Amino acid sequence: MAALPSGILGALDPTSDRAVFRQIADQIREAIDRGRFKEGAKLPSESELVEHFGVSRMTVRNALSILQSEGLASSEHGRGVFVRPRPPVRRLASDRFARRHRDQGKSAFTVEAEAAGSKPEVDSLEVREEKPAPDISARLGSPRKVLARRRRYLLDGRPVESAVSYLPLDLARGTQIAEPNPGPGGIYARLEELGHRLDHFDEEVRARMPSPSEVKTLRLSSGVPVISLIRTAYDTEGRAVEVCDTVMAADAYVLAYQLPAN
Amino acid sequence: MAALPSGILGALDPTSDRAVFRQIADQIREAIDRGRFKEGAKLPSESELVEHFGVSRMTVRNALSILQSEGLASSEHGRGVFVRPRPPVRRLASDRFARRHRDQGKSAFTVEAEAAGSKPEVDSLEVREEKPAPDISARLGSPRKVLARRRRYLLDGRPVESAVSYLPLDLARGTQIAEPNPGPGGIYARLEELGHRLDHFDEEVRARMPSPSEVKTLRLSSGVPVISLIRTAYDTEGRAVEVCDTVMAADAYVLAYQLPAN
DNA sequence: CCCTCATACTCGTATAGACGAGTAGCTAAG
DNA sequence: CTTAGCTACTCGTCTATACGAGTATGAGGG
Repeated sequence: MAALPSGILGALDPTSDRAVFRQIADQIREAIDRGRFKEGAKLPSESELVEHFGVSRMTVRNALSILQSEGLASSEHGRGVFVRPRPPVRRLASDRFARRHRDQGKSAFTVEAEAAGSKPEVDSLEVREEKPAPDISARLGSPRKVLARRRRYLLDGRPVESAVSYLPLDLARGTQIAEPNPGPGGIYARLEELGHRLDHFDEEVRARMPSPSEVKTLRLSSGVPVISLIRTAYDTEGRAVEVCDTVMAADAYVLAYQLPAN
Repeated sequence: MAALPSGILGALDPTSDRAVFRQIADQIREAIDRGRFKEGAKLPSESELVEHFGVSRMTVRNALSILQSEGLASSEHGRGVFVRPRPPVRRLASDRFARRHRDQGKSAFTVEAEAAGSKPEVDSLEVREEKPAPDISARLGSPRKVLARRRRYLLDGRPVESAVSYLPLDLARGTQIAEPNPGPGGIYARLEELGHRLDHFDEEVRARMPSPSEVKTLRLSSGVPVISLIRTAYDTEGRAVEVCDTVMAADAYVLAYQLPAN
């Protein structure tokens, strides 16, 4: 039936005390690293691997699941298991919110994506008032209620980031910030028009595995972590005027920061 | 035999088209989220779950492996499966390399860890000359050879970070930088004594799943990503004088940056 | 009292089989 | 030519069983 998976994969070492499914995973991983299986290429099917290594199917599946959890491969029902392609990466520079970068009409995300030749989309925009979670509340100086602006960002149809901005309600209510479209320059431009000249941002960066709901909204394949970025914006009077909680598909981002040495 | 796993877990929905092992994972995940199983607590054993849900062991193992890949649980051979405890987190501030923080005798890592009440260790220190990898080489202005300083950092016996510093060989050879102990203030202090006054650092932050070797050296449990941080140090003449490639256990770190708004 | 060892539990690895469901390509009917 | 359906392949889910290996506990011997 199944043809041999070519001479790329060797044999098992029965004297080794390394588990068989690990040895199989090792061999495939090495073949991927060496470029014997290229990005996006189809790996040998389970039944081919069963035949090649002379093991049961569960053992092969066990091996493949290792590679998937490492982010090296992903399976597609009915099609096969493929070497996971590395998507184009979006680079976030630390000056991306600098005043000078505030474009007239478009958002920073849109401008940047078009410059990189990608088609940007913003999605599931929702603006509402709500009671803030404790950690958000603490950062904003414990307001009773906040304005929450939720959205999802896509590049060429692929969701890459979802974000929620929280602003103290007394500051945002009734302004254009509470509208779905905050206008040219985004909410930071509106905040400055309202007299809150921005002074600096604090950013906290974490990485972790996604929750099931994050897997869904970012359409993450297994073995892809998320970067969680929480940014707090302060005005020149030292007041926290916005907290933005962002979750990014880690395989789509590099964060770049520049730090002074003094 | 196995006692019932208490009333924390409910029953399966046979009408649902959600796979049984996913339903089991959902129930356990929800119980963890609601605090019914606390941090570090032992989950019901596989055989208890088999009995409770009336499914085969592989189905239960499949469910548990989901939770492990999400970083929610980790198994210990012969003991059980436990809710993964959140370790204390090390916060890296963006001014951690500022001149004013350079301590006399100790490294930044040591000072900070002791302040936080942890026992710091530095490990597997290795200093050697080598040919740089292409990406490192490019950042340093393509030197033929570099000095590489490798080390691993531990907190209270747990490895949390491994790092390699690369410096152009013409700059480091014969200086104290090439010694295992670079002296008070670390290599940045030595660089400045050599006339390379530091101007700024560039940092690139990525997150991904660890390679098998990283799992080993950082003793990572499954479902824990790594943060990869590549820092380039520039002197006031614009020359890149050091590249530091760091891999951190993501569950042990928060990176904090402060950005100006102008 | 301490140590050893048996034992019963835990998870780890592996087999063999079955059926379901998604995909792709070919074939035969329209 | 187009389309509907068959078929063969893919991975997904689940059962039942077996043995191995690490851990904890308690009983028994020293």
